[in-house]
Amino acid sequence: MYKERKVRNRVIAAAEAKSPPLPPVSGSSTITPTIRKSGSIEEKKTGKKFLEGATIGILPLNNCNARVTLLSERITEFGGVPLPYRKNTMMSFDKATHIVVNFETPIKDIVTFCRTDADKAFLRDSLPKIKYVRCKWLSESFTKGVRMSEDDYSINALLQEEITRAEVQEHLHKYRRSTSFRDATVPSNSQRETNLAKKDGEAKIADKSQPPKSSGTVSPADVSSGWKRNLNEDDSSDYEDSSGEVSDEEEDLDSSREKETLVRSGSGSFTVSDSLKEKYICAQASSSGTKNLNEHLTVPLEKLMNTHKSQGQEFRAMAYGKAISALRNFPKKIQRAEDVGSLRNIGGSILSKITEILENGTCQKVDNLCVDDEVNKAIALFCNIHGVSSKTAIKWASAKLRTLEELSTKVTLNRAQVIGLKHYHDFLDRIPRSEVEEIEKTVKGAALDLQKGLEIVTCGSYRRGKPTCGDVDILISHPDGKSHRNLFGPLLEKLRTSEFLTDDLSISEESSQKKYLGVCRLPKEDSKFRRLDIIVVPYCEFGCALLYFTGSAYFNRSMRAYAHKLSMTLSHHSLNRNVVRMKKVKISDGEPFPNLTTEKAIFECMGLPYREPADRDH
DNA sequence: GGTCAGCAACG
DNA sequence: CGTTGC
DNA sequence: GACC
Ligand SMILES: O=c1ccn([C@H]2C[C@H](O)[C@@H](COP(=O)(O)OP(=O)(O)OP(=O)(O)O)O2)c(=O)[nH]1
Ligand SMILES: [Mg+2]
Repeated sequence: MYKERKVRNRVIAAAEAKSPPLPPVSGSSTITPTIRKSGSIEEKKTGKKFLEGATIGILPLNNCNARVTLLSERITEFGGVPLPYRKNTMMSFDKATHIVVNFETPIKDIVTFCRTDADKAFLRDSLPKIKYVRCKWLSESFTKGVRMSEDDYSINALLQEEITRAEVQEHLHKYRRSTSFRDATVPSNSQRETNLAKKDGEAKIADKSQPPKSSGTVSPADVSSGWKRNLNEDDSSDYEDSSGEVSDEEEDLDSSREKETLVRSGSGSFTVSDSLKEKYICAQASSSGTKNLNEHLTVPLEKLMNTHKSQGQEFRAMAYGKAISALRNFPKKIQRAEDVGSLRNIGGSILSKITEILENGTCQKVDNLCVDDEVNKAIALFCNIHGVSSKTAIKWASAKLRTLEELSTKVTLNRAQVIGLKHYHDFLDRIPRSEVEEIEKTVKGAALDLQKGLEIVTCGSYRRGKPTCGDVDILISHPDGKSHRNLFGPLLEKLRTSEFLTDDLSISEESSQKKYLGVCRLPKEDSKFRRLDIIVVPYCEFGCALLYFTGSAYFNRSMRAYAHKLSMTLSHHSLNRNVVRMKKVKISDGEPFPNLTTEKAIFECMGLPYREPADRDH
């Protein structure tokens, strides 16, 4: 019953023109059909109303006022209705049948011009209805005195293409190696306490501290003001051939603002540049719900990752893991290596593998390194046993062990390994959500029997909304701050008596948080043995425990690394500030932030935008 | 050339 | 302490 | 293996 208001923070950053200013493919001068200009003058004079029925919006981009006025007059002259651009919104073209665009304006600039969500939506949705044409269509028509075919000047298709590209760019922008520079402020402990003093509900604090931070994206207001000026001042290009390189000024504007890095301010709170923050995936939402469009890449790379992991190459495997996550979240199927751009966590080595996969369908490294010779096969096989990892797997394989059957007789297994071996196949199986819910119900029932008012949340991949789960992770606490105390032992006892729990893997009772890691089975015919993880925590640690137990593991590690950067530590117990470290070693633990009973409070303390569980699936 | 999360159980 | 797991 |  923890309530966390849903604030979906999908602010869309103005697609920043980081890509090379691609030459206007549709260079009007090259493509325009060459039509003899004979006899244009008298036809024009006849005043044929060949634009009858056309309502024509004029995009001010690269068109000075004088030019817009001139065009408007001529449109009227030939029976059309000119539509001026008003209130800085594309909505002023709502009724348009046509929109004309200056001949040299790159398609990219048109898309970038539509920077607000409303304008983007308008542009996207209007493509089937409105004909976007180069203004050459008008001038040709004027000179010829007849209405030229729009098709020859249409840029709808190019716009559609560019919109898709911009969406990808926008995504890239968020995940790029280095990005933008604005600041977010991190509240100090003292500030927070003041907040707490004034509060009378958790939600309020969360709302309160929103204003100073830029919620992880470029402030659209900032950018647009720069553009309006750009727009008004731009008188340069007027007639059909001055090939002025416009645009690209925004970039300079932005980089001149770079200065703000890490600034410490008084009264304990300090600011952190967004560019730093954006390097941590915990500051970014994972693309929840959307499908992995890059399985053709992630599947072979996963294989490579697993090989490295089973060979004990922990950090190399982690590097692959991050790269895979980046590819999973990429909004577009990658067909060519260039599509990857400078996606964070994909460096030269992995990129070369991607290239190879795209070209050959496979990667030599995958084939070579993952040669399924019998030793490697055995290592991989052993690593899938709960309680066995690279060290043990390699040791056994080197001792010429090859099969699961040999293990029980030829090596000494510890408790967890015995159980892991016993349930080898069941544990490899993933659990459907419906079954997770049945298990949750069983544990919940037993717990509430022992103590009412408990707060019980199923976390892990289940809480992140995954369709299947590797295990069941249940978090239990009590809002009164003390009634969780005598629960752990009795709960396990109860669940054992009902024969729901079948094996224990490890039990930790020594700290404030109690943890059970074991095996359970629903009382049904053919039901499988499932791994079950239960933690019972004091309510003062509820927020940190919930955050931790919801994961994902990568998300946690990123958030903890970010905390580290802020001279904090984040664990399943607490978020501490003013941690002193020398080199790697912690000299002082610092002090914990008090009352972190919600996840939101933790994000807030760290100056991070709140992320829904589903958006933490990195 | 250093860092890559932070903690806890098991043996 | 080394290994494994969450 | 990526990034600082
Ligand atoms: O190395 C780890 C492993 C797990 N966790 C946290 C995050 C994770 O979400 C939660 C539960 O762990 P589990 O292994 O069950 O991961 P999961 O996210 O639930 O995935 P799965 O579907 O495999 O259970 O514990 C970590 O912080 N670090
Ligand atoms: Mg889990």
